[in-house]
Amino acid sequence: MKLSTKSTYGLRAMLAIAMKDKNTATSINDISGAEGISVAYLEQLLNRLRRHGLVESVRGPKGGYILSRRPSEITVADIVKTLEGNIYPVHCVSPKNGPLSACSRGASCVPKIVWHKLARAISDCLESITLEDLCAEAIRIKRRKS
Amino acid sequence: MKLSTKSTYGLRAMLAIAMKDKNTATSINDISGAEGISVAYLEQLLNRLRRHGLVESVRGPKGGYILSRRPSEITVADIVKTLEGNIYPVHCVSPKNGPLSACSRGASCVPKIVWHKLARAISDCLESITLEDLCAEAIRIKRRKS
DNA sequence: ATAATAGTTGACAAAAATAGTCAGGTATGA
DNA sequence: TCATACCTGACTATTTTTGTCAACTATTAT
Ligand code: FES
Ligand code: FES
Repeated sequence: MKLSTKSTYGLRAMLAIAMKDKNTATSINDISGAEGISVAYLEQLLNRLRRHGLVESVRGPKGGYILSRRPSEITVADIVKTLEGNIYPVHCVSPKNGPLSACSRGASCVPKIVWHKLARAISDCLESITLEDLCAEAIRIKRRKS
Repeated sequence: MKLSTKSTYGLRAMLAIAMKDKNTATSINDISGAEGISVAYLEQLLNRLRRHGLVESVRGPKGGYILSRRPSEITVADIVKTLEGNIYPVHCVSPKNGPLSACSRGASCVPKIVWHKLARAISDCLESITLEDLCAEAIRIKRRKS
């Protein structure tokens, strides 16, 4: 029931990108320095986020990554789904397995009720938080310090 | 973000025990037959559940396991916590790490807000479902079939 | 042009967690 | 006293996680 570092690092990276002006790209090197995450690992993560359409890359000097949508249109669920592969606590309740019935014990599996509720709770929670929300919070904290 | 088989098997085992009369013990062999889970693995899981006080064991012939509390007093959260070790999606928000501040990036870590909300959502969901609820559902399904 | 910057890609590898297995032991009731 | 069934700890194979690395491509400033 643990989230991997991919998600926690990925969210931190996305927040770092979101905190900058919309038309200035943030390089992996900058993120690595600010967040203390290795360059090589960040490459892997941001590449994946790009292939899933969450960020766009700008190559060459002064290049880096920018969000491909507005911060208010990117949820934490988007990021976690991209980096973990999916968001489901047990494979049984993944939509790939059909609406309700594809897993080994069929539709009458009682525990499945639990896993469905849990999947919904997790999904609702992560979809309710956008990068915009987190940016706002980050600015609030920064202001409080000064 | 996956639950291990420990939890899914464990919940099925607990439900099997709960479905029987309060004073007839359910043996590992019975559960193994009914649920298709290996005896050796079930031993490991039920032992753990016993050490955490969720079930009691009855040794000797006609022995097995019984719930140590009423089904209405055992939540899915109890079972998952016992078998996974804890219920927190990232180690940062575990109570072991102090109220809010023990993880590496301190109290001002913005993503922490997300993980706290998520931990709460998961906890609320799993604590809201008891074995009694699942027994009731199992009986309802059984009745519908006949 | 070309050098410096920065993203792109795929393969590789160590370490940890998961999902079990197994052997030998102990308690209890018929 | 024997069959049943729990108890315990150690062990192992597999998979996932957490990265690293090398070689390549695109862009811009000079
Ligand atoms: S077997 Fe898939 S949820 Fe029960
Ligand atoms: S470092 Fe612990 S939540 Fe951010």
